[in-house]
Amino acid sequence: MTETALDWQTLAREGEARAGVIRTRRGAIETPVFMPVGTLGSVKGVRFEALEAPDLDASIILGNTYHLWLRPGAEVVRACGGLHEFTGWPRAILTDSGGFQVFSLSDLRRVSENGVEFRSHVDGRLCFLSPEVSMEVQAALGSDIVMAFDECLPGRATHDAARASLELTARWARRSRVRFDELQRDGADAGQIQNADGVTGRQALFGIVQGATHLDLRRESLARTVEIGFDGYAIGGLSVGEEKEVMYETVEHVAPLMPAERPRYLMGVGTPEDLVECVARGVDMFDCVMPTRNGRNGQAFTSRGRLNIKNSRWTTDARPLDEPCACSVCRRHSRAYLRHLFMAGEMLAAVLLSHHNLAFFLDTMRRVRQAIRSGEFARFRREFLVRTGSGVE
RNA sequence: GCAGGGGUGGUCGAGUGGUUAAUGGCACCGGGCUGUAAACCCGGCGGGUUCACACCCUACGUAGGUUCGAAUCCUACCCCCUGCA
Repeated sequence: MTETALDWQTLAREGEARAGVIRTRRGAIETPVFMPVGTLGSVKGVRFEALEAPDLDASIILGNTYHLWLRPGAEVVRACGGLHEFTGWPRAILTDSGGFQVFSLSDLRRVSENGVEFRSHVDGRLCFLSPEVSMEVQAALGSDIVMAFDECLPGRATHDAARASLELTARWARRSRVRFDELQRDGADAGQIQNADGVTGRQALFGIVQGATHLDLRRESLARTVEIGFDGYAIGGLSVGEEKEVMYETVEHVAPLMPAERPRYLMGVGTPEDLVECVARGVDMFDCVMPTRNGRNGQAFTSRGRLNIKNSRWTTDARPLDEPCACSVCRRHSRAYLRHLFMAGEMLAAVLLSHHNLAFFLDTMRRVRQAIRSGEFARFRREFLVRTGSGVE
């Protein structure tokens, strides 16, 4: 009954870059992949139909343990059949464990060995999140990929602080693994799929490597995480304030050391350039709020760099956001119209920019996959960086 | 015509003798956003010279006046609103 939660197959390699397929209980995910972020069970401003349409065709999205736990609550989601059933999204979902909120809500929480005490940002009440609670919530959500509960430090954390944190994360990883296995065994997973032959598939669990930008600590964290054993491995704690070059160096050092037979996930990254650069360093999976958040805030990503739709220079510009882009927004609307919508505060502006940005990110990854498979990734990478750095006319 | 109220920077609106080129809001211009406390946040916003410090113009309906000093006080005029004729 319990088949492999997640099957990984490499289709092609070029340097450290890999093209492959992750098979989950909810379909195949071609990698390298970008996963749109849907924190609260919604990719902000984008309907699920749009996420499934050919111009986006997202194979997996994120959800967030901390946020869904506070609202509507894990048991509400369970009562509604798990997150897929609740939201109407049939494809794969990865849930973050709440570990990032240990970082992003640092003013509202206190970390101890046992877990993290949060002051809810919603109503101020005290909440306690631990590896066990995180696993229980993620079982109730029924996501296809569960993240271990970790502590995420600021990028410039000192060696001492990063060491202490990595050790805590390692202990939490083991507790996550133990509680996760119990929950699977007890059938607590709300995302199981029933078919004629019975229940198929189980949740997968990913471990997270920490250690800030200290390479020796990253290696140690990786070794301890692999020792526990996970279905996939993530690099956490990057793009949180450190220099970009340092981020690249850290990925370049760690990713190739990660188990080759498992998917590698760089959490929270990044810009389109970051995606290409980190694929080149051996990463398979990415997620980032940037396409949707920046879209809501008026910034479009294009093949020639970023474009701020608020700029007066677009007032009567009849061109689409990105001329080569085949997305439904670019096929239909001008910069002039999008600027007008944004300036007028119309919610459609945020919807359309978010859609286009996701299309750009997802299409970039499609091209990356294709390039790796055809052995042209090095050239693709070179040209992509030149083009996106050339500036929007 | 009489009585009362009022005319401030793109706009609305504070300010009623002295750090006032003039508080705020909006509009406008620009920037930021990386496992989402974000449809948010930050900066600029009379003109000119300057990399900058700084300096010089022009401004609170118009024109005069009082004063060391006026958006603020006085006089006249113009315009708007309300009420009475």
